[in-house]
Amino acid sequence: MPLFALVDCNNFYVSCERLFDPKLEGRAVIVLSNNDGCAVSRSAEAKAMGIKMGVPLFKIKDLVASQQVVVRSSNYALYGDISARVDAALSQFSPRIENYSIDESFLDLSDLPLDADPVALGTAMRATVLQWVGIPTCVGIGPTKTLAKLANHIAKTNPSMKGVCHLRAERLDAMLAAVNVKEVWGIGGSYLERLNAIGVQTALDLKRLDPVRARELLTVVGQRTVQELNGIACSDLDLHPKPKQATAVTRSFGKPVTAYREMEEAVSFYAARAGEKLRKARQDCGYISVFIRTNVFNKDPKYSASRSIRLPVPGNDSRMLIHYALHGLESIWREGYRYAKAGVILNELVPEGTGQGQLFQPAPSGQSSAMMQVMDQLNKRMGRGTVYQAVTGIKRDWSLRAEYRSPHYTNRWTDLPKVRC
DNA sequence: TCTGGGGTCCTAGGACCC
DNA sequence: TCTGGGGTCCTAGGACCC
Repeated sequence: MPLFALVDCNNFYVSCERLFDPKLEGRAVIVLSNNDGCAVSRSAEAKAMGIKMGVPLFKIKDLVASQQVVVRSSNYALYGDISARVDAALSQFSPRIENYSIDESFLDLSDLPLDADPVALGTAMRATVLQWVGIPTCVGIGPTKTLAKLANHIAKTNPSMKGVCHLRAERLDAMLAAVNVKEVWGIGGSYLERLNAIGVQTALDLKRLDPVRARELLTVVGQRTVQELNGIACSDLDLHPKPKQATAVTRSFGKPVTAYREMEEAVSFYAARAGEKLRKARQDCGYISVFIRTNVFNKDPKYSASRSIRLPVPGNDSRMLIHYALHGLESIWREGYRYAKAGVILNELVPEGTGQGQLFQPAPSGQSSAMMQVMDQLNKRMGRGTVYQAVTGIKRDWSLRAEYRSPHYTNRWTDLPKVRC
């Protein structure tokens, strides 16, 4: 019998911040998205105050001040390190483990002996991660990934379950009847509307929906979800993730950009950063897109445009990426707008050096990659941004805000926590 | 004043082929 | 008035996820 566990870290970013700053324990804490825009992780105390997922900081400013909510900018280097430690701890329990996202992992428990108690196992997982890494988790267990996800949600929202929920067949329908269909993995806002329109309100309603109907309404994706709710596994663990198909570097600006010169800097900077990511993954790209857009929320005049360009030869040299990104930018730039965001997206990624060039095009020169290697190594050793192309700018007025950043506890010597004893 | 970033998968529709 | 059928490939856009 197939059996999956989903281990999900509780308000992960907040828990990471607490790990190195125990004073935050028991207090309302939120972690903000890039650019200090929205609350993307909230402690239980912050949730209890009514702070919603994704709410912009400026809308809760008064609450934050009056209730002394602790605010942190996001620190992804820290969270990535802690995530790796959680996975290392979990790998004790099954050799088949899928690191699904920064704060969630699926484990295959199919080989569990028949007399073993899945709930006891889940409890042991929680205890191990808490003791070894210091991060609280919840564990959901079920015969498909969709049911394991749902079990996790039930464990998180019912304190009486002590953080572990196993959806066994006898109790399945009764438990699904108590869960809103919007909590099911794969049901977002648009699908929810369509389902509500035909009277599907709970996870149980969705389980009982005719799969053909589900397909008409929600494409093959929804049909699979219905089958998974019925215990038919449509998706196995992804143990060997395929190389990425696309990579992107996009940012909102710290303040609006109106000058072409500044936009050139930003786009060059993103293209260079995208090139670094590509070289790290030992990939080339064949297709580059650049986009710019004005603020979608305020009353500024709207403009949004993108341009995609096929590269003559797939590659990952930052100078080449900058060249084509700027070429694209030139063709979409309109004077007179207040731009809020821009980005560079690389598509058609292939292993480095294997891309098919065009006839009569010279092969990329070896010098190019040697130069990029030197740059990457310097930046790795001395810190990101030590050397860069001049076109990516020196002042960078447009760059991100991060006013509440915690120290780089795990990856900067000067920021290591100090212990007195 | 201030509203994230980075991915995947699926489908529709156009271009093109025989 | 009538104007094939079936296939592939590509891209844009919509939907979802964390």
